[in-house]
Amino acid sequence: MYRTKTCGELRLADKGQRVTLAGWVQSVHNLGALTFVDLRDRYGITQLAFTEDAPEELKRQAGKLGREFVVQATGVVEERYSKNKNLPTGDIEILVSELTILNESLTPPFTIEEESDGGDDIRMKYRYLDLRRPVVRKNLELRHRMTMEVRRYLDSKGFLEIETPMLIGSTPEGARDFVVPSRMNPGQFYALPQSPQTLKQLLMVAGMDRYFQIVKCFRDEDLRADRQPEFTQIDCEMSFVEQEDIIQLFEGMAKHLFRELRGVELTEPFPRMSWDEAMRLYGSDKPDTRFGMPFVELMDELKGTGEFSVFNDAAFIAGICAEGQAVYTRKQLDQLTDFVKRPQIGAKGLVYARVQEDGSVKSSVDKFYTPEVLNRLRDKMNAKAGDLILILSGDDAMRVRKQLCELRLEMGSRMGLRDKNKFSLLWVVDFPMFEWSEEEGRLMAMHHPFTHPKNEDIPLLDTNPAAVRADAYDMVCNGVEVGGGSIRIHDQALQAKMFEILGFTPEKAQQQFGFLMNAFKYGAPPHGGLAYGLDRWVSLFAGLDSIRDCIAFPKNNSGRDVMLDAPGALDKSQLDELCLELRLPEEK
RNA sequence: GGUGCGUUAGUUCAGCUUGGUUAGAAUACAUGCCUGUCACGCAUGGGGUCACGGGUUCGAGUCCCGUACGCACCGCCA
Repeated sequence: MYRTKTCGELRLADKGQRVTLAGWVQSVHNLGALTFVDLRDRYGITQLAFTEDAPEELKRQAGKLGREFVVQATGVVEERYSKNKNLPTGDIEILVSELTILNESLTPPFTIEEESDGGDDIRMKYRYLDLRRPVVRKNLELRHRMTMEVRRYLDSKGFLEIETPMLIGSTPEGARDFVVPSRMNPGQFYALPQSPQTLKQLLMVAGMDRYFQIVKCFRDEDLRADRQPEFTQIDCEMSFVEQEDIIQLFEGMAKHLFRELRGVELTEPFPRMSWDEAMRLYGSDKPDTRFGMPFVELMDELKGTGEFSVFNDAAFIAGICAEGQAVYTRKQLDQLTDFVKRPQIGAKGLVYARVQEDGSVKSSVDKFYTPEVLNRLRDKMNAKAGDLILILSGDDAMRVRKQLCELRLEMGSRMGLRDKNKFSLLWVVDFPMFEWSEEEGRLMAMHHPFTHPKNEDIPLLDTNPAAVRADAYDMVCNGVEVGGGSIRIHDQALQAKMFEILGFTPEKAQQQFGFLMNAFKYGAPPHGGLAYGLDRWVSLFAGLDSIRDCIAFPKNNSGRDVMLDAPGALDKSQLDELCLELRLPEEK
């Protein structure tokens, strides 16, 4: 037996026990005649003590220990002379009588402690060492507990966990696929699923009624702090349900997770906001509702009421009111102006107005407007003395809203209104069915092509498809889309019509999605579902800035695994067997 | 496809604005001393292709251009 106890469990009550521990050497303190070793495993740290009375051989052995050596130590639990309040095991130590070095270690390239001295790059290259750090380990523990609670909740609601294949066919609609060549079918390729969407719909046709799967999904698109090429979804689908049934059940799951994993009781129903309202008030389909500061449209107040040509020429003017921020200095306001003018935001400029102590308005456009106009602006913004009004304008309402959205989030951050320990959840509903793609020159499905249009909007499919809304919904928490889903089409004719509007010829639709439309001919039940992003949920609960920190072996910004050095080239023989030939871009 | 920032000791960084002697700090590592450490302390020591390529210059870690890599973001992510 390698150990009788772990490094996290011994307390003063265990005094006098003879125990054997095994773990990694976190640190060695050699004081001459005395040596202390911090021994670490998954459960904690326990101090090993080698005193003056120890046999010479044992002391010599202890002196040889280096960081991250794997050792086994046997001894008696003793009370410490001086206790360490930072450790749960800080009241005791092991007076070691036997020590075995199970394995030596090279000096690790960074310190393996709560706060490592290593940067992201080096820690990813040696991720197996990084994962020894408690802070990273705790993220994986949280992830484990979350999947356990998801399974417990869904099982209690009658869901079946069913696996779907990873090797499926490619569908060009949507994100780029990762593809896998087939040796037995030369020149043909599988694709890894972007989501098990169509498969879970087929499970509904099969009568499985309530399905879920904690499943890897793959998308070959550029990455971000919150986007990995492979990520995990909690994927669910139900039959004989309406939107309301799904929202109820999965709102219940969110509340369950908050209760079990964060100790937060969410008693109220989550607010619902239409997509349209979310865009008008916050300029985003995933608004951060931890704070207010909604947009106020100001066309009536500011267009044509003064000599300011920027506003007089604008097609859209809107502002936000930052409570108590009239103290902003000219320099800070210039900084904000630079912020909105950054290329990725792209505003032309920023107009501001401070509400003075006496209620009068002092603005950057004073010379263009009368005090009466500015007072009307103040009243429309609902601004009080001490508030700061920030205004953007432009030719395109959606573009201005996006810019103002960035400004609102920036102000929220500056004002400390985006507390990681505060959670504000809502449902965004009634998404548009389609959005116009400039690149493709056609309508694209905003959610996906299997989404059911709202019944009252179905007539518009023929007359004004761009105005059709969908039975689609997203769950949003703190400005992060944590889940989304829809009621699906279960009627073969409606599905065929949808493909037609999306620019598919009947032949192409049949070729790519024939399996689904054929299945719909054999008694498909009404159905719908939802998928939660597991990585984002864990990050949210752990307060992480990047989902990489809750994934054991994540990929970097370029989609590389720097530890495995993947992806990599194939041998000629492998390529030959797959009947593949490479045509790489010319070397520059 | 694009924008910004970065790349100097094992690691995290300073040095670059204003080019000029032997490139520094902290930490890690090694050696020695130390009977209660726990961010131990003290002393000593080793450790550098200043990412790579080109250019400007009498002279480049420092200025310019390109490439690679990393991070963040835009596009993209049905």
